[in-house]
Amino acid sequence: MQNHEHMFEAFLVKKELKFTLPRKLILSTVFALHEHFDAEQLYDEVRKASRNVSRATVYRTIPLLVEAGLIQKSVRSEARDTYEHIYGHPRHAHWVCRECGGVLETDMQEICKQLQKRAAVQNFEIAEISLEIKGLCWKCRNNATESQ
Amino acid sequence: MQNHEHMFEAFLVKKELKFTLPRKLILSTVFALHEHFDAEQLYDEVRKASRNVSRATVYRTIPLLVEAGLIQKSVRSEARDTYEHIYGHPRHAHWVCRECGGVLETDMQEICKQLQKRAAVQNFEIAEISLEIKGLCWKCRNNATESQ
DNA sequence: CTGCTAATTGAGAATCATTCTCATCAAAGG
DNA sequence: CCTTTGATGAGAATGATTCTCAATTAGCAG
Ligand SMILES: [Mn+2]
Ligand SMILES: [Mn+2]
Ligand SMILES: [Zn+2]
Ligand SMILES: [Zn+2]
Repeated sequence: MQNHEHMFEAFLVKKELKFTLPRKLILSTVFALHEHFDAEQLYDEVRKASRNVSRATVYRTIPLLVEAGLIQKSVRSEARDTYEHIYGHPRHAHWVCRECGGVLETDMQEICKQLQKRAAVQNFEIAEISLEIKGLCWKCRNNATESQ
Repeated sequence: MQNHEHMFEAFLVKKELKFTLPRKLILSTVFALHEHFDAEQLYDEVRKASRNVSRATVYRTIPLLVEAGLIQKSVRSEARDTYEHIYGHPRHAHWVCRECGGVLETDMQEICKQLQKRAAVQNFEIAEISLEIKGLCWKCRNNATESQ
């Protein structure tokens, strides 16, 4: 049993919820994925493992995983909400190109430390940090310059 | 004529779009509001000034204002997208309490400088920065402790 | 193992923010 | 004034997410 399974189970127990088969399947699928995903993609993946899991259960499990601190919302912009697992992954910023939609990730440890300090002062308990920078990537900047 | 009006007009001219009456009204309403707003709230406000502006035009104008760099998406989480005007306002982080929904804003100048440096290295042109921290505010932490 | 109870689930309907359609209107230049 | 073309209003369409409710399952007691 993987560590994230223990964490999710502990979370569910504390909330007096059950660690059911659909929830186990959804959890392991989330941690088998290594990219940003939306509910529909997760649903498709889960269905490959078992056809007996409904879309509703996927949608219902996502907020539980967020509350448990295992995943969080990732880049926004598109219609669908996207997520990424955070357990075992260092926090990172997302640089989103408005032109090509490309997403670059960069380290965010330093900024997190600063925010933790400020959180201590404010007596705020941080659960989730998201830093998103939008603009033009170098590729699209070059294209824009050339075409003038 | 206010400065943000010049900016929007310049933006529209460059894109060969017209600075029409509905667009003027929406723009001035946006800058008369001093809180985060969603499309529906903006629509309601605009309608107080004129009943001849449609919801569709409000929705169509919002992305123009974003592209012009006058507003940007603000705290997410709720169903509706929220926005805030950024022209003339220093960049700030949003601390959102998951319990009470309260939003605290803090300065972000320092972090912005760091990001600008990194942007220069990456040759990325920044248009928009959003930093959102979710967790528990001091009030809700106290409540949680008391009720144990 | 068997029955009991409450939580969970699957399937599909409902919701509702946002986008789209298209007939009408208005800006800008002559 | 015209004319041309983009902009607009009203409401329909879309589509991600949430909700409903009957059927199923987990966890527990006997
Ligand atoms: Mn990421
Ligand atoms: Mn703000
Ligand atoms: Zn790009
Ligand atoms: Zn709070």
